[in-house]
Amino acid sequence: MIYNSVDCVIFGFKNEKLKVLLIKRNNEPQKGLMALPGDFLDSSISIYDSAKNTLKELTNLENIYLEQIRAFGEIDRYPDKRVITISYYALINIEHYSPQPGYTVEKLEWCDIDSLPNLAFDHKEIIKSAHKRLKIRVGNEPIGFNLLPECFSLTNLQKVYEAILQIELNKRNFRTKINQMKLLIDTGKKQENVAHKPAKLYRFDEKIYQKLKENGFYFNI
Amino acid sequence: MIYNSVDCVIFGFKNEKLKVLLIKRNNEPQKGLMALPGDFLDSSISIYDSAKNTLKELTNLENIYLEQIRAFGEIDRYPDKRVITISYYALINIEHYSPQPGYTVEKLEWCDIDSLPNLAFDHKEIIKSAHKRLKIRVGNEPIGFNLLPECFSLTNLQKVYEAILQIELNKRNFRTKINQMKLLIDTGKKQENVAHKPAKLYRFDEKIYQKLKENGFYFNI
DNA sequence: TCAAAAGTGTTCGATCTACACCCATGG
DNA sequence: CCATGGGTGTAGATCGAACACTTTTGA
Repeated sequence: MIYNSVDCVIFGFKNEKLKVLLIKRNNEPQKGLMALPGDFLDSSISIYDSAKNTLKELTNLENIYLEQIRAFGEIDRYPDKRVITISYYALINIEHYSPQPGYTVEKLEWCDIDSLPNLAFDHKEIIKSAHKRLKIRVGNEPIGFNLLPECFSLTNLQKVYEAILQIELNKRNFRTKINQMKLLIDTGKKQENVAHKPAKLYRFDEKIYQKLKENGFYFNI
Repeated sequence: MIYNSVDCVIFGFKNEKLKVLLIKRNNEPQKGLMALPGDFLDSSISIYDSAKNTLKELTNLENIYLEQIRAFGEIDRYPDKRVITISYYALINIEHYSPQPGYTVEKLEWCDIDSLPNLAFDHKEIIKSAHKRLKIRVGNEPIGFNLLPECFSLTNLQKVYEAILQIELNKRNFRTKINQMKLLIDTGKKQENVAHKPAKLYRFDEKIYQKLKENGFYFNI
């Protein structure tokens, strides 16, 4: 007998760091260990919908960027039973996140991507795979915005990229690159109550991206 | 009840074209249609080993480049039953391929990637995903060699890249790039019986690549 | 000597890097 | 007026695209 589960690597961005949402396991096996949110798969829903449901239950968020990583199917990845898990990663704006009833604060934790605790099963490997995929994707698709509030400064955006890619980027070149894409909309707003020149705030519009793409534009950072 | 299967997209390279190995379905459902080779998953073997077995049974090849694409889990992708398939793609040297007994020639076909016949289930979508992944991977990892004989010319290699990426590459720049990587070994051999200046033949050595990688080298075409 | 494909030299422009500088705000 | 981070100008280096050219073989 083979069981299928779906696990979600939920990425957030806070204090200039890339974070992953983990929950403390409430049941055996490996009760008490931190783990990825997920569920056994119901035969009546698609794997993608199952991942969406997990996300909705945990964060009350919908219409979230969600991409499958892959299936993890080592024989002994789960004790006693044969469980093949299909993992997804999601990018959310951490400010919009509001844990649903049943998920108490003690059970949930946003962990730094580079200082993860001990994790249940092969979940650390799954997170590493998710991060690797995110590194590639973020350079070729305009998805970094999903981790930010609707209005953000170019410095905010640069910090997101630096946190994901784990490298420093050159300010001048980053801004030149972003600006010449003509992808962002100047909201007219500025930062407030900052002890320096307030940054302009921008927003990303999916429609503009789609239009640019039709004209052969290829996002690339 | 959910069933799991494993399918393989086996890529080969012939007549300067990228090919996929397909078999004619022998059983219902969708008997007679062309499909990807694959099998239902046995609960006692890992998904990766299952893909390796499929490859071995069909081609008698081992130690082949094999990467998982992802799981395909729409509810209605397979008639009557709920079958989630986990798909892999492989790169083989088409000259080494020798179909095993039980797989008669009428049942097997190397199809051009850009003129596929009608396929069973969602197998066309799987092949598209495999090709997309290959396009990305081939630019960042030295895997193109797997499609070529042990000794090959730089033009051979360029044709492989052009077939995979479906674009033309500039000869001068391609060669400069490959040469400055210092990744290939000059075998000392040359083409024979060609009505033009014979090309030098090279081979790829995994060990050299590993050593370069340790020193921070990053393959990139 | 010709055709064909291998293989090389070199120019031009785009892009990346690095540094210097000005700007707007709160304290 | 100063500290701070936002935002820009620009010179020089590096890299990729494009083109023209030479080389070596079989016929």
